[in-house]
Amino acid sequence: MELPAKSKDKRRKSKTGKRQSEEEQHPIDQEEESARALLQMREGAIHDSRAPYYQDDLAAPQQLIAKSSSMRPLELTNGDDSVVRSSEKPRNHKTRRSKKKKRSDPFTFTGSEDGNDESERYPHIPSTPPGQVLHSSPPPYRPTISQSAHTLDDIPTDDEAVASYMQEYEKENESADPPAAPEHDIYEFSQQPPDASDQEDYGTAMHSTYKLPKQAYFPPKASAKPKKRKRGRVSTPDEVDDQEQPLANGEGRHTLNLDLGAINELFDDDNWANMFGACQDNDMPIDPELHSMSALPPSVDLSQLNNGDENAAQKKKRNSKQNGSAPPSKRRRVEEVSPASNGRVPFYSPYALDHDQEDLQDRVLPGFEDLQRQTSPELGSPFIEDIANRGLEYLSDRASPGQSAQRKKEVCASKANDSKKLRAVKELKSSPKTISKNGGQYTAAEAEKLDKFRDAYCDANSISIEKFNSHIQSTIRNNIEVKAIFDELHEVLPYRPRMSVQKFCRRRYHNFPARGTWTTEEDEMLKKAVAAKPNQWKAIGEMLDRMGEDCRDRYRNYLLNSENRNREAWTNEEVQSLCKAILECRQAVKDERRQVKIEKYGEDAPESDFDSDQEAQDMKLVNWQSVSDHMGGVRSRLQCRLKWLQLKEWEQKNLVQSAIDAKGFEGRKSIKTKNPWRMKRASKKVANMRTGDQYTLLQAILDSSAATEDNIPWKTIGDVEFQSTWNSADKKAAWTNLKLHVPGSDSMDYRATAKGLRKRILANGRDELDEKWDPEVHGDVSAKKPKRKRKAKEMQGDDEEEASGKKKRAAKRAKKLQDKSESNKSNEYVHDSDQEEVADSGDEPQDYNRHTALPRSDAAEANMDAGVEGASITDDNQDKEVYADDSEADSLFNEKGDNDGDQPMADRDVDKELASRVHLLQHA
DNA sequence: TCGCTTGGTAAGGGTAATCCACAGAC
DNA sequence: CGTCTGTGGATTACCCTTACCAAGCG
Repeated sequence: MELPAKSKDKRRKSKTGKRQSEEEQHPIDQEEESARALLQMREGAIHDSRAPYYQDDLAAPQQLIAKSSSMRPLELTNGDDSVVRSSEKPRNHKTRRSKKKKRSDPFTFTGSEDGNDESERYPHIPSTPPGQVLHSSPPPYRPTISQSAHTLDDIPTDDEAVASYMQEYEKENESADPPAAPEHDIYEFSQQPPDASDQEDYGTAMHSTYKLPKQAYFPPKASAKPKKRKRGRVSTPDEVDDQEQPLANGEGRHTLNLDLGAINELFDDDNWANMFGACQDNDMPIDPELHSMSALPPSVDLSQLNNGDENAAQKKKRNSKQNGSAPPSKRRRVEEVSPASNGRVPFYSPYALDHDQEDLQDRVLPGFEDLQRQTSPELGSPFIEDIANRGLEYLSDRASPGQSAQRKKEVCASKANDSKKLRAVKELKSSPKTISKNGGQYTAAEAEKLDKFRDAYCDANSISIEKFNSHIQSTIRNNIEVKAIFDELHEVLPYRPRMSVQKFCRRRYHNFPARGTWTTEEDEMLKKAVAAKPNQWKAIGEMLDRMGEDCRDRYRNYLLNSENRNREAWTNEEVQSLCKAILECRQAVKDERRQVKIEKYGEDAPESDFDSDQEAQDMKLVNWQSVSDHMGGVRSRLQCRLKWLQLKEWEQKNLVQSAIDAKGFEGRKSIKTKNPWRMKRASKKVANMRTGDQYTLLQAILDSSAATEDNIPWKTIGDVEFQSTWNSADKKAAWTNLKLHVPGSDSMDYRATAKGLRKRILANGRDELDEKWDPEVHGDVSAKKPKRKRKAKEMQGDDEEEASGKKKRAAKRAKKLQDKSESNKSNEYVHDSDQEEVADSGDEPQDYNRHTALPRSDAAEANMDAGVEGASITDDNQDKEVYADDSEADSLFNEKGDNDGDQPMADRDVDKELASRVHLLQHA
C-alpha cells in the first residue's frame, strides 16, 4: 500500500482553526462519512455479497430498531467494567445542549453563507448545486449577529464610523435574546419532561463501556420540575416535533447502522490496504452524497489537488466570518459593570484615571487583533509591527492622557491609510488563526494587554506580582478585591467572555514554580496523587505544586496506560481495532439515545428518531479517551484521534489519486523515490550478512506487523545488537536482496514472501542460524574504504608516483576478473560490489557467502532438494509451528520460488543478473 | 423562598512546538 | 560518499470551551 505523504501545509492548515471552523460549520459527520466510505469500499471490492446488508442498514429495519431498543448490548462491553461509565456519574445525568447549537444542519450543502463551502474542504469536488438539500430537516437557525459577516472593509477607519459600528453592535446586543436555534434535544425543552421514575432508573439502565462525551445526550436528571432554560428562546413543541419528522425518501440518511456482526465482518480481512485500494472504485453503491464525493468530475482542476490554497471568494467569505465575530457592547459594560466607576473598589484601578469611552473604543476595536494575524510575508514585517503596535496604543494613550486626543487622530489617520492595506491583506492567504465567536486562542497582543494591565495594577496599588498572582488564583467567592480585578481584566478584553478571561488569567498569572517538562519523580508523585485523590485535579495540583490542569493533562496524555502504550508505528491490527472502537463508540451513542427515547415514548418511539439530524450529529461525538480505553490503552486518545484523521486523509487522497490515475495524469510522482547511492552502499554492506542475520531480519520484519511493506519501521526492527550492526538502509537493502529469491514477490504480500524466505532458511541453512556478523570478529562491515586503499597501495608497490589512475583501474579490473572467476568456482553469486568487498577485505573469510542460506544460490536449493538438510526439519516442533503458520506462504513461495531452476548461478550471465539487480534496486 | 447569576471545577476537544527519522540535494 | 537540509510523522505541553454544580444575590 502506498499511502500518499501528508502535505505539511495542508496538515497544519487542517490543524488550525480552519478545521474547527469547518467542522462546526459543516457538521456533517466526517468520521461517520469516512467509516461509511470505508465500509462501502470494502464491500464493493471485497464483500460484494454484503451489499444487501448495507441496504438493510440504510433502511434501519424494524428488527434493528427492536434490537437497539433494549439496553445497551452487552456484547459491546466485552465484559470490561474497568472503564468508567459516564452514566454512572451523577453529574452527567443532565441534558447537554451547548455544542448542539453550534453544529447545525449537518447535511445541507448549499454553499454556506459563512464561507465554509464544501468545495473548500474538497476543492476537487464541485459544490452541491445551490438549493439542493440532501435531507428533509429544517434549515438551521442562524443568529442575526452571525450574519453580519463583517469583512475587513467593514472595519471603520474614523471616529464616526467607529461609533456607528459600535452602536450597531450595541443595538444587536440590546435586542432581546436571539431566538435559539431549534434544539434537537427534545428532553430538555419538552413540555412534558420524563417522569422521575424514568430518570431514576436511567443511571442503572444506561451501561456502556464507552464513556460518552458530555454531549452524549443524557436524559435530564430527576427533578421535581422541568429544568428551566437559562438563556435563549425555548423551543416550541412544534419545533420539537419538527425535529422528529421522518426524513423523506430516505434522503439525508447518514447514520451507520451497524451491529457488531457487521463490524466484525467489516474488519475480518487483515488486508487493510485493500480498503484503501478500493477507494478507486467509483461505482460504489453508496448514498448520493458520498457517491458524488467519490466521483471526480472530468473538469477537475488538477492544480487544485495538491495545494491548500483557497480561491479568492473563499478567502473573502472566511475573512468575513472572522470579522463577523460579535463585538462587545463596550459602553454599556463600562457604565454598568465597572467597579472602578461605581466606587465599590477600595483600591486603585489603573483604568479609573483616564479611560474614557472613546478610548475604550480603541481598545476593543472589533477584529483588530485579527488584522495582525492576517498579514503575510508579502506585506513585510513593518506593516505587521505597525498593526501589532497599534493594537496596544490605548495603553500608551492612557499613560499620557494629555496626548490622547492627538494620538487618537493619528491613529484614525493611520487606520484610514491602512484601509488599502487591509484590502490587500484580505486578498492574501490569511492565517488560520482566528478568534471564533466564542473566543478562541488568545493572541500575543491580547496577552500583552493583560500583562500591561497587571503591571499597571501592581504599580498603582503597590503590590507585588506574586501578590497579584495570588489574587488571580484565589477562588474565594465574594472577595471584592479579586472580583474587581477580574472586572478590570474583563474590561481589557471586553469582547471575550468574562469567564474566558478569568480562566486565561488563571493560567497565565500564577505562582506555581514549574510548568513544562515533567521529571520522572514528578510523574511518580503524580501517579500516587491520582491514586490518592482520583479526579480531584485541583487538590492534586496543590500536592504537586503544579497547576491542576497540567496534572490532569500529564496524566491523561502520558501516564494513563503508559505501561501498555505503544509508540511505534501503527500495526494493521491496531488500525482495525481503532476503527472498530470508533464504530462501536458511535453505536453506543446511538443506542444510548435510542434507549432514552424509548424510556420517554415507550417502545413505540418513532423510527424517524434514527434518521434525524441530531442522530447523525451524535455520531460525531466520539470520546477518544473511551476509544483509547477500548484499545486496551495501547494508544492514547491523541494517538487515536490523530490516526483517525490521518486515515481519513489518506482515504480522501486515494480518492483523489484514483481520479488522477483515471485521467492518466503523467505528472504523478513515482511511488517511491530512493536514494540510489545510499541503497547501493547498503547493498554492498549487506553482502556480508550471514544466515543468522538474514533470519533475524526476516523475523523482525514479520514481528513488525506492519500493514504494508512500506510501513515497515526499518530503523527499529530487530534488537539493539542487530540495529547497531545494520542500519535502516542496510536492512532495507538486505530485504530487497532477499526478495529476489522470490520471483513475483513484488505482487505478493510481503509477509508471505518473508515467511517463505524464513522457511527456506530453516530448510537450507538451519545449522547456520547462529552465524551472525560480529563486528569485533569480522570487522566493521561498513569500514571498507581504508582497507581498499591499503590494498591498492600494496598492489602498486613502493613506487607510488608511477601508479597512474589508469594503472590503478587496470589492476582493479584484473583483480575483479580474478575474483569473479573464484566466485564462479564457488558456485556462489556475488555481484560486482560484493566481489570488490571480498577482494579488498583480507580479514574476511573468502567463503563468507557460504554462510548464507539464501545467497541466491541455486546450489543450495539443489542441496535442499536432495535432502541434505531439509529432511530432518519436519521433526522439529518449532519448525512445525513455523510451517503451520506459513502454509499460505509456502504455497505461494514454493509455487513461484522453486522455479528458479537448478542451474548454478556460475553458469548464468552474471552481468545480466547484475543489471537486473541494479534495476530492481533503483526502482524498488 | 425562589429564580437567577456568577464562579469553581472537572472533562473533553484541540493545537503549536518540538523531536526524530528519513530521504533528497549537494 | 559524507554532510546538510527539508519533510513528515509522532509526541509533548499547553490551550480553550463546555457542562455541571453550588453559592450568592435580589
